[in-house]
Amino acid sequence: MNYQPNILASTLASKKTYRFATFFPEPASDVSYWNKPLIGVKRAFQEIQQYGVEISNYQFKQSEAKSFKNTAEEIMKNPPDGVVMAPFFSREARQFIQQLDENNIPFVFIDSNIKDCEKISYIGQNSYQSGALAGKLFNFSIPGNASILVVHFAKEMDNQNHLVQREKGFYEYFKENDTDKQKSLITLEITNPADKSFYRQIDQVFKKNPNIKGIFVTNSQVYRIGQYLEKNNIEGIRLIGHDLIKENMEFVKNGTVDFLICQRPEEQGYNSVTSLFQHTILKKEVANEQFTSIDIVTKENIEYYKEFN
Amino acid sequence: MNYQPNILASTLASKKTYRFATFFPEPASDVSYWNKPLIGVKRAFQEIQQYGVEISNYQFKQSEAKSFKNTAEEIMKNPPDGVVMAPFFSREARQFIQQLDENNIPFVFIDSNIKDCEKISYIGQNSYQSGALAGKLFNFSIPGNASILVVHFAKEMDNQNHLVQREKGFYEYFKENDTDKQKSLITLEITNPADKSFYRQIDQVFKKNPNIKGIFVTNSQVYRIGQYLEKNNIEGIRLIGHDLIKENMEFVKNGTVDFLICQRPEEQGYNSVTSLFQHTILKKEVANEQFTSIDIVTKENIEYYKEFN
DNA sequence: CTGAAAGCGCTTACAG
DNA sequence: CTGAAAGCGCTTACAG
Repeated sequence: MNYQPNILASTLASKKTYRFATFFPEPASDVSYWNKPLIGVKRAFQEIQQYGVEISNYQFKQSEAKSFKNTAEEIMKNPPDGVVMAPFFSREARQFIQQLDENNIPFVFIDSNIKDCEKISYIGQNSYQSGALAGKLFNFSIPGNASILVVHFAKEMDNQNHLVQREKGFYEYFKENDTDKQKSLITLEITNPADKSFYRQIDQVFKKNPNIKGIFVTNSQVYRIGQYLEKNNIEGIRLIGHDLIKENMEFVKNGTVDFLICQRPEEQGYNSVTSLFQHTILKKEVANEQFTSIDIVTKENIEYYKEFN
Repeated sequence: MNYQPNILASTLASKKTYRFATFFPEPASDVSYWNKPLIGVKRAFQEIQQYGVEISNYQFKQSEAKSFKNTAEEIMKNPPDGVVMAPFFSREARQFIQQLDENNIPFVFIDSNIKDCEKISYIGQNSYQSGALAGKLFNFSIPGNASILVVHFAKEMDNQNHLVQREKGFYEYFKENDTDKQKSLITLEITNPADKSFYRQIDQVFKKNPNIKGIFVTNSQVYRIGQYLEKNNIEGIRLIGHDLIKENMEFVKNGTVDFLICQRPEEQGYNSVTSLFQHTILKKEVANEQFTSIDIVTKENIEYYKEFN
């Protein structure tokens, strides 16, 4: 018939309790990117805790596949009723997934995806498109025959696969939209960003290529280039990077960074938990892929992208 | 003490039922802007109906203050427990608010704001900033000494006050960032957009100002200019407008419209209802102003701004 | 005005 | 295996 169970009465009667585990990279500091998904997780928790949901937050080191593996084992010592994870290390993630499957524990992915497995949902950005968007913004805002420097901070704290996809989308954009190859793209790999000796590397690139009118940083460390430009009093360069972390925000506000391409990490965290809740407690269907929007943040609209906290 | 009432048990026991009223402009068609807030309202309803919430949707004609007044009276014949309204006609809205106050009925504003009254919350965009953002996008993407045509569809279906604020922000941006007044701004008022005779008006403006490199449409009717440009095979003009309605989306996808500045109307609808719910049923505090983000939508990221439906 | 009892729509442990 | 009873944490109508 048309029977709709009363979920309130149901959870009240069955004093059942659920425990979800989140499994994210450890933030480097308290202004780092990976604090943001946790803000969304907390918000979701506040809304659903009355349904008897608890949440345990686990972390791994972004530079150590082994720490992913170790913490995964720790999680399985006290198996939760659902897992939200950022599957950075695909081999270790697959091992973990196998254990979850064996224990019938549902899981959702956040930030990165693993395609061929029985996840409840993937929540994150389309990195390829975000790279293409960066290409578009440069193409619109610098002269036809200018050069663009693509800076790739290699030892950074992001998932490498994302960066590859972003660069791919970026280069592909120019292949398709700059068919007579007026613009030239110069790539620079910086392996040790914390050490400011990379300033000299950039100096040299500028000397060789005086026509550089734009710099694209493929991850959230665009503030390091902002520091470089300000220190050397270089103006008239379009600077585009990623992610609304605190260090980047001041450079957007003072105009050194022109565009920041962002992905709503708080919303990703929030949606990852509520998706697990929908599936596990409410027994409702959850979309298998939930792409978050690719936001263009500037000096003029940055005020309205500070998400809930 | 630290007593936290169990809201589930509470709503289960008190078979109390709540009725909220929404009071929005009547959409001109089923692809118009004002359908979108209702999508968010429906989504919110699905989540909170188990708490005994019902929602009645009322509408007024955007061109008739009288229809606002009449429907407001109808609403008060069967007073709801909360109201979400778009206070387009400030005089009539104030009269309605007075009645709500007398009956102790809480209300939230969506889309437009009235400042000096006891609303639970205002949910909407900062229109001034969205105008400034349009200015920035032109300033970045057209040559220094070009002209920009500002098209103002006067008899359009939006709240006039928004348009005024947007234009203000737009002009102010150039006042501040184009201090040597290289760029010239030309304003064109079009009073009867449905009649394509306005094409000749634009023809004339183009003849007089051959250096026009950008067109800014202050509302969602940018597709009409897109139609004009395509019909006349005019290329190389930056075209920027507002709102992710169906007619505009195809022009973004084919590149005729370069940027669409948007305001997440579904999210506004959703948040307006959940804010009323928070206040009325959960007795929680609600932020007095909830500005939604000012999104920049392009061919490259439009795919990820289709909100839930 | 106060306080004990009934009941909201379910689940679950238990008697048969 | 089946079905009636107790109870989840509250609210409300009602007896005193």
